Amino acid sequence: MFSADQIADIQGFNKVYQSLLKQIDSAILETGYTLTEKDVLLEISKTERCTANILIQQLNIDRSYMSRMIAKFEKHGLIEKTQSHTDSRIRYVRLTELGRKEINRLNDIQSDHISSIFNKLSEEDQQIVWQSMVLIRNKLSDANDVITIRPFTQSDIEYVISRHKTLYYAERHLSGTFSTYVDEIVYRFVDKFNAQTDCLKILECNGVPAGSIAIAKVDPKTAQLRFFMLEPEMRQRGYGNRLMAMALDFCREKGYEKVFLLTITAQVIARHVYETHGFYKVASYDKSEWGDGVIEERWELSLL
Amino acid sequence: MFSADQIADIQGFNKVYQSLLKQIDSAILETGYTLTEKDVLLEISKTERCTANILIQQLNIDRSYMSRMIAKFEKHGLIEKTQSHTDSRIRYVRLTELGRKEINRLNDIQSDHISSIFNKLSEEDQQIVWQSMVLIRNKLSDANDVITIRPFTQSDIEYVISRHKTLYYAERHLSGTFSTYVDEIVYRFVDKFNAQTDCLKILECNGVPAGSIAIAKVDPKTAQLRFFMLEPEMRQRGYGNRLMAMALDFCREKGYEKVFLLTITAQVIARHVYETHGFYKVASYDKSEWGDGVIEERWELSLL
DNA sequence: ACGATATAATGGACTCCGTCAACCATTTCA
DNA sequence: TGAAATGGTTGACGGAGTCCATTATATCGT
Repeated sequence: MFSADQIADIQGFNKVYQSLLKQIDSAILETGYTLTEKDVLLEISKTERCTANILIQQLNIDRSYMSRMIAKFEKHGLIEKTQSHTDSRIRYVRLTELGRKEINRLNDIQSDHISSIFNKLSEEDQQIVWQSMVLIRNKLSDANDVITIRPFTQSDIEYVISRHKTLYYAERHLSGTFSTYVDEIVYRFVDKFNAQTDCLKILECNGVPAGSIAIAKVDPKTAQLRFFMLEPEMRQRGYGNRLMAMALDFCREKGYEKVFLLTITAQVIARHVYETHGFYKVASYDKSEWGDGVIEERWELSLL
Repeated sequence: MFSADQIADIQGFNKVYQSLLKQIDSAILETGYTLTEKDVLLEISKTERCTANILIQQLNIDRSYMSRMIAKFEKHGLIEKTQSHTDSRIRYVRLTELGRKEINRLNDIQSDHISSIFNKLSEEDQQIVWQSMVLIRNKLSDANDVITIRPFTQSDIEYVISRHKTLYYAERHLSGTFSTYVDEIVYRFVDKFNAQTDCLKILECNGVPAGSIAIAKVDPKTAQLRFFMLEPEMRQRGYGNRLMAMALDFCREKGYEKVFLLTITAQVIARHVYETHGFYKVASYDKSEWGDGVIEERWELSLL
């Protein structure tokens, strides 16, 4: 239980931090966008096959308000609307080049503002404050988030492809041929999916997909671990290990003798998960067609 | 310098914490008060001789908006307005009994909400998160706050009295005779103030008074340290020691041979400052007229 | 196959927090 | 004593966000 003094401390923290968040917000407001508008643009940029309704559900915004916002964005040339072929009620929303530029600009403003605040601290204090923040975020999230791991459904395929691409692109600057490569292997995997030999699990956080892992049969004794991915905010909290353990359990259950995976050198945190579960690196290949200096690695684990 | 990953972590923290703050805010909004209204009520409760203009400056609120808010509060019986005798333009604003009840209710709602969020954490995690928050608050404040220590002016007397009372009352539940006692000694001190033998310094944070310390002559060789106080958010950050060092320097400069002070047992953090500067406890007196089980202590320091 | 129901999106009317500008009454300063 | 400054009030307005009704399409049950 907390003492009154401790609650006062927390309220003090809230006050200080609220004023800091207000500063960042006001920097955004100066661009002429509402905070809600910024959230909507961001959500559009993150969502493949985005519709007004998805945004409404995701962001808890009134239908009519959303309709007007989207109309405004379209008028300003930030987005394009296209009618769905399968359901003509639905209009898909997609960022234009200009829209993408704007959302990047907004993100940069936010990042710059955060940097400028933290650059007032000494190098050492920066690290301490950063670590404390990550710690608080993880503890609070762990206590409040509802986490489930479930088999994939048809609607998850979109998610796996789109997040795989954007996360790899955003974080490791892969692009070009990598993008089409992902489409291809995901669809091929799903087409040939067999519940006896393959598995694709989705990690859900508060009802929203937040990670994935898959096992694909290569030959009767060998499985490939694929589509291992966690949303940034879910990392370093043990969920990677839980997904991995679940996948390896599946492999043992199905009688595989060996599991391998392909990854790129830059994925530092993921490497750690591989290592804890006994994988070891067996080869490296140059993959500069995916990006400058990208090296793909092959890791293996014997289940015998 | 921060890496992109670290900034992403901080943005993640911001997002999580913003949603948490929103929760608390929405709990306040359910009471029917605006967040701004709550801030105004709180400020009124903290300010002795409060006027609309003070609130406007302190909270950055539009004059007309404030006028209407105050009118509304008066209509609802939360505050009373009284005309000033010296300047008939000014109307003092003071909480009524009902108003005080309401602001306490709002504070309780906030505290309860914070408790309920943190009670989802284990006892151990609660402590860790609390410590991290205090750490972040201190580091961020240290880097951004503008701190000055300056001699007192006439307008500070009000501050010293009112904060001394409310802080002691709020934190240690002193009341009754203690309250009139503070009035008396402050006014007596100021009346007899002599810059050659006495001193009263005000600590300012971002232009707002946030602490005080005083030295009063008792006899040519003995000084009494008085009115040592820090706003809660300024504690544990070295300012107590700075004020104390400044006061003791003054004593040495003026040739005092001994300094003593009176405090109550419950002031744990202040004791620590006294100890670091070489004070030692020489006596205790029962002061139950100030509150249940209150014990006053006398501490002394030899400057020879 | 067809009416009943659900869903996607939109438009009109409205609420309410907060702002801008003009306005009085009083005080202060030159 | 007149001009400027200060404390406060009132009127008109803006703009984010909400509520409700409407249209068009899709789906479900029988």
